[in-house]
Amino acid sequence: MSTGVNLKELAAELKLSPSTVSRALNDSYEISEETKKKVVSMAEKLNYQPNPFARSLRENKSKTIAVVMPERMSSFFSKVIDGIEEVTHQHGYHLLIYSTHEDVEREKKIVNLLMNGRADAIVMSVSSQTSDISHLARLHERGFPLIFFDRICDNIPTTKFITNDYESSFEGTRHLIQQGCRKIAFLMLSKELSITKERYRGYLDALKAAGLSPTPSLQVTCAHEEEKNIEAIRNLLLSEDRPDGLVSSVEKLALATYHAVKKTDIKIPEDLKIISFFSNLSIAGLLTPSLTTITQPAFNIGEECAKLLIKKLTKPRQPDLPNQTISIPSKITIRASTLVEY
Amino acid sequence: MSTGVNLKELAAELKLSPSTVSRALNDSYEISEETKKKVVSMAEKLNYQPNPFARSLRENKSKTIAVVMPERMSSFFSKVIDGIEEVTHQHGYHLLIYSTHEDVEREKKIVNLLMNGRADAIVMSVSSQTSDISHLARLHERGFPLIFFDRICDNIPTTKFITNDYESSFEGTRHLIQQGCRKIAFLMLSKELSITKERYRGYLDALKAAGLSPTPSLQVTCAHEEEKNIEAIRNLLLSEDRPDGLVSSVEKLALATYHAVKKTDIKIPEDLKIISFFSNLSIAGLLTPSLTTITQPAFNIGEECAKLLIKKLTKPRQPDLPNQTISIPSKITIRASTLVEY
DNA sequence: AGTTATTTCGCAATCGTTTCCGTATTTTAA
DNA sequence: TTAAAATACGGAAACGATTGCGAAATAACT
Repeated sequence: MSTGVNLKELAAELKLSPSTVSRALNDSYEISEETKKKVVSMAEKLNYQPNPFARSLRENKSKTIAVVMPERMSSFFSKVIDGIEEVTHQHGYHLLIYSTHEDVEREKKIVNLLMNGRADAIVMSVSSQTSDISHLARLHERGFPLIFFDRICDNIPTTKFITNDYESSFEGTRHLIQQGCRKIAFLMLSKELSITKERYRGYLDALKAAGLSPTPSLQVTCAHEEEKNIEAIRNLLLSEDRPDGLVSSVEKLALATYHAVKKTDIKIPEDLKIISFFSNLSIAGLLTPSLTTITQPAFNIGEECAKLLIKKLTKPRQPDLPNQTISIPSKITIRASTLVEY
Repeated sequence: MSTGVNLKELAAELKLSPSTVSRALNDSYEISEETKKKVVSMAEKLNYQPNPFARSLRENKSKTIAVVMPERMSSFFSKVIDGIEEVTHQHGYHLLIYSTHEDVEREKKIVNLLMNGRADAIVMSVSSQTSDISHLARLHERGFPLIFFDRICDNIPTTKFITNDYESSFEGTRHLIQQGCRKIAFLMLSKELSITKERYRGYLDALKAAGLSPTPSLQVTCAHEEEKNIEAIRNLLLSEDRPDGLVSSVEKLALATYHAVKKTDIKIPEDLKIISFFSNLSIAGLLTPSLTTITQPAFNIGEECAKLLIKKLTKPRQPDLPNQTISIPSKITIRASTLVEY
C-alpha cells in the first residue's frame, strides 16, 4: 500500500548498485559528483522516499522523541510541546505524544512500551500519582536518554528543566502579604509532586519571613475532578477561618477558584486576593478581575529540553545527560486580582 | 544502548529456533501449548521486547497514526486528540502529532514526510492557508488512509468528521436575532476554510430568514496574530455601523472580541450580544459576562475518527474509507452574553 | 614501464522480525 | 499394515536500508 519506489528499484533504473545509490544520496566521498547528480535527480523524479523502518532498524535510531505528560488540556503543556516541536522539527525529528491523564498505571504502561526503542529519547513530566518511580529508574539505568521538565524526579540522575518554583512562590506569597493579606491559602495537587513541594516551601518560607504562621486548614490538596475541586475550594472560602489571600500552585486550580468564588458573594480582590502559576496569558487578562500570574516560561522550557536532546542524539559521542537541574525563571505579572485599589 | 534481548538470543536460551519462538509468541496454531508456555515465561523472564522497526519493516505497518492540526493551543484540538488517543491507546497504536501553525508550507512538508510510511494513517485538519490541496490529493490517490475532521477538504473523496456547522451557525444567529439583534457581525478565519464557508452560510441564511440584509463591513476576516485581531475587532465595534450582535466562528476570535470590548466602553450584552463556537466550557462560564457557546463535540469527533481508522487498519481486508461526511451535532448553551436581561 | 595510490563502484553481510517451505514425527484412516 | 493427514518445528528468504571489504579502472609516482 502506498509505498513508492525503493532503493533497489531506483538503482535498477540508474543501472547502478543499491550501495552506490545509497552512498550517493548520503553524499559519501566515495561517489563522483557526476553520479551523485544523476542519482539525486532520478531520486527526485521518482519521488524516492527512504523507508524509515529499514533505516531505523539498521542504524538503531528512530529520529523520534517521545513526550509524556499528565494532561493535554493545559496551556502550559501545550506551550512546552510547541517549544519542543519548534526545535525538533528543524532537525527532522518526529514527536510521539502521550498523555497519562494523571494516572500512574497508564504512565508505567507507556514508559514500558517506550523501552523497545520506538523513540530515541523521552521528555517527561510525571503524573501527580507517581510516587513509585521504578519504571523511570529502570529506563534510565538502561542508558535510555530521559529528561524531565516541570514535574521532575529528583532521584533520577539526569537533566531536569524547571522554573524557579521556590523563588516564584516565595515572591508571589510575599506580594500577597505586601498587599495586606494575613491568612493566605495554598492550593496544590498531590504533595508527591516536585512542583508542589517547592512551591509549597516557598509559600511557607514567605509566611515565616513575614512572621505569619501557616494554618493547616488553609492548605488544600486538590484532585483531578474539577467539580470536586470547586466544591472543596468553596468550602474553604466559606469556612470559619476563611482566607484573605490565595496562592494557586497550578493553573487549573486558579480557574476552579474563580468558579468557586462565583458561587459565593466574595469579592476579588477586596475580600480575597489571588495569585497563581498560570500560562494562558490571554485568559488571565480576561478573567474578572484579571488574574495576577506567575508565568512559567513554557515555550522556552520546551525549547531547552529539545536542544539538549538534539545535541545528545545527533553529535557522535556525547556523554550522558548530566545530572543537573536547570531553572528558567518565571515572571510575575501583577493584575487586578491582587491590587488593593480595585 | 538500551536494547535488551532479541528473538535470536531468546531462542538460543530456549534451545529453539527463532521461527518457533516467533510463532509461539504470536500464538500460532503450529506450536504446542507446552512450548508456548515455556517461550512466554522465558520471554517475560528476560523481558523480551520485540523490535518495532524490524516488525514494521516486515509487516509494512507501523502501529502509528499521525495527527496533523493547525495549532496546539486550542481546547478544541486538544480535546479531539484526547478522543483519538483514548481509542488508539486501547489498540496499542501510537500517535505522532504535528502542528502546522496555520502554515501551508509546513503542512506540505509534514504531509510529504509522512508519505514514506512512518504512519499507517493521517487524521488531519487543514491550515487556514490551505487552498492548494495537491499534497493531500496525492496522498489519498496513493491509497494512503487519510481522514479529515473539522477543517476538511471537500474535494478529496474520503471520510470527514465535522459538526453541523451550517445548522449551528444558523441557530446561533437566529438566537441573536430573537434576542433583538439587527446588525450582526460575523468573525472568521480564512474564507478558504470549510468551517468558515459553512458557518458563514448558516449566518447569512439566518439573516435572510429574518429579513435582514447582510452588511459587508460587519463581516471580518481575521488573521493569526492575536494583537492584530483585537485591533481589527475594536475598529469594527467602534465603527459607524457598529454591530449589536456578533457571531464568532472560532474560539480564539471570541476571546479576541472580549479583549477588544475591554478596550471600549461597550457593554455585553446590552450593547453587543456575543455567541461563539467554543470548546473550553470551563472558561466560557468564567468570562464576564459568561459566553453563550456553540459547543462542538470535540472529544467525540476524535473518538469517531479513531474508531473508523482502527477498524480500517486492523480488520483484514477493509474497503477504502468511504467518501462521506459525518456530522456530529454541536450543542448551544445560552449564557449571559446573549441574554436580554442581564 | 612498472609499481603504488587514488578514485569509483559492486558484493554481501547486517539490523530483528515474520513467514513460506520443507521435514521428521506422530496420529488417523483405509 | 500401509497410505494419508495432522502436528510441531527448523532453515532460509524477505522486508529496505547502510556499510565493511574487495576490486577494477584510472592517475601518479619512481
